[in-house]
Amino acid sequence: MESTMRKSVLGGEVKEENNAEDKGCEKDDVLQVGNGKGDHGYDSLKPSSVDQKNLSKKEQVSSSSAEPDTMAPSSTKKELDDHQLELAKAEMGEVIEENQRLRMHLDRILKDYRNLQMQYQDVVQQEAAKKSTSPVQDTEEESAELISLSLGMSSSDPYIKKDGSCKISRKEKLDEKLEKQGSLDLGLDCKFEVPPVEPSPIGSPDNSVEEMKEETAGENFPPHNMLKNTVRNGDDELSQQNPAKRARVSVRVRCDTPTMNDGCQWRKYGQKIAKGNPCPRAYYRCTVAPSCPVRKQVQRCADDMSILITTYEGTHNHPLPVSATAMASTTSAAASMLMTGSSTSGSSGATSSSTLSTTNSVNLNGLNFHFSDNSRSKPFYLPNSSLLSSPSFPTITLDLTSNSASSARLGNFPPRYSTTNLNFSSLESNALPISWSNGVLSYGNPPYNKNQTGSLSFGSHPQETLYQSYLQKNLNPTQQSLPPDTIAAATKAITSDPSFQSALAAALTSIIGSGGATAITAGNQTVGDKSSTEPNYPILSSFPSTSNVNKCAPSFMNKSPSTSSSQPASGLTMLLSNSFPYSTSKSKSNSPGDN
DNA sequence: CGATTTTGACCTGCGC
DNA sequence: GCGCAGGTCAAAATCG
Repeated sequence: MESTMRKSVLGGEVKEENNAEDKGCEKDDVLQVGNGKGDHGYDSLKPSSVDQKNLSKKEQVSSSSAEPDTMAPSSTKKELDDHQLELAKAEMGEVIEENQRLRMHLDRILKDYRNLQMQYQDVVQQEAAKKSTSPVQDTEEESAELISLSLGMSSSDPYIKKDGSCKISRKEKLDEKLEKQGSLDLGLDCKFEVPPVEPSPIGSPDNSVEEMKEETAGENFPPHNMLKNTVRNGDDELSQQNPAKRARVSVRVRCDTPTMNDGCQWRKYGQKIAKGNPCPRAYYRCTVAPSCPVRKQVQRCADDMSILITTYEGTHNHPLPVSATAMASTTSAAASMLMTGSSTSGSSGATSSSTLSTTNSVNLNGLNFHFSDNSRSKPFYLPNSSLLSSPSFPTITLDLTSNSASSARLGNFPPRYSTTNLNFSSLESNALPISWSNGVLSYGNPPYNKNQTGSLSFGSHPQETLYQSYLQKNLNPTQQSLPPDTIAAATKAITSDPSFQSALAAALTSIIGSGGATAITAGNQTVGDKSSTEPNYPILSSFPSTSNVNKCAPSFMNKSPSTSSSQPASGLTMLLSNSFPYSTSKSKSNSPGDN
């Protein structure tokens, strides 16, 4: 009885997984997988029906042996067992073969995808060349290209022209870069392309990436002994003339622990009660390197004490611990997006942040993105926090909370606020639907707004919309609703993109923090081994685990994976698990924070 | 004993 | 110029 139930349940899961897994493959494969061999899964690591059969047989045997032995002599039983064993072995072999076949299919699809991608890029280039005669329109359209999830990559990527046109396949080049470097360029490493309109007395005329990076590290955030003498003046100039360097990334996370474990080492250097929020604001300085200028502020949301708001500022000037790279890259990407948006999406079409005078709003998943003039805007105070109350620092908010109300609240700020909100909220759903479009990684909530040009969103939603953004942009821009087959096919293509994998892994890692213990999902089934005090994260990749108790993850990660069975198994597990060779690392200090 | 946290004082910018 | 608020400093306290 029990075994039967288990069998059917497992079979159901496997079936579902196969369906999702193989939508992009030939139907023959699906039939083969499920044909005649029970419900064994795609992955040989998963409990297969073979095991279940053995289980059932064993139970039958044991139960029969418990009863009066009227069945068969022991020798016959032994033969039966051997026979079953051989059968099981044979089936296992078939499963393995099947697995290999499917992998081959996957490789083939991957290749096809790359070919298609190259063709698409060619078309894009041709169109861009044609449209070069209408600069205004170009600027608007290409700005969308610029606001991208760079995940640590410079937005002033050499492969992107300054006029915004896509020189060559950025994705391809990104892939090449990744392959060469073996990893992302990580860190709170916001390299922005802010064309110098006004000559800067302190910066280099051309704001080259490296120089900007060094500037940001050296001038903007000098070591303490220099702060008093240098920063006061230097900051003012910087903030006025190159606000990009002061971009902040605020992360809202539902978290019960004092601080969010982002993998970095922080030292608290101050605490203050800010107006409008009874919760003290704690100031931390990065201590990974003595001269690291990165700082962060941690404060609880006044309205919802369970929400922790962490604001990062500055650029790490040192190699980051592996466990810290994810958050750093994500915040970097967010900051990059913010700054790129600020510098390219102004209503006037101006490319200089210093010339921005109006706000450009972008709606994503029901949220509004506000790219506004930061240098002249008034200080603002969030209803729930004053943490972002900086008149001169453009701030981007990554909302990882599940509180849709708070998200909406953030998203509905008047445009004058220099805040950009990214909604990572998910929450009512366990799924991590994914869409990847034109540099946009979205776990987004439909309706996917076509206006969005740069986003990193984690939200709740029907999986039907997962790939719309990609498909809209890359496959059929005019088609709003797509056949499941097309979506599934795109799934394969999208998820096999190394850059996507990396970005996704980074983003996901950042969400669960470095404390997200190894949680590998086989399909939707989390098989990560975690203690009872730690939630099982329905994450599709391997992440570092730490023993630091100061870990924190968004609440939506606490959902039981068992409830996510209705979500598609996109096959990301296998793909992603190879993307980030994380190693376990422990944060030396993760600052207890605000008391 | 070194590293980290706490906490009151101080500095700076901004609005009135 | 004054007051307020955000941010930082640095000595004392605490921790491992």
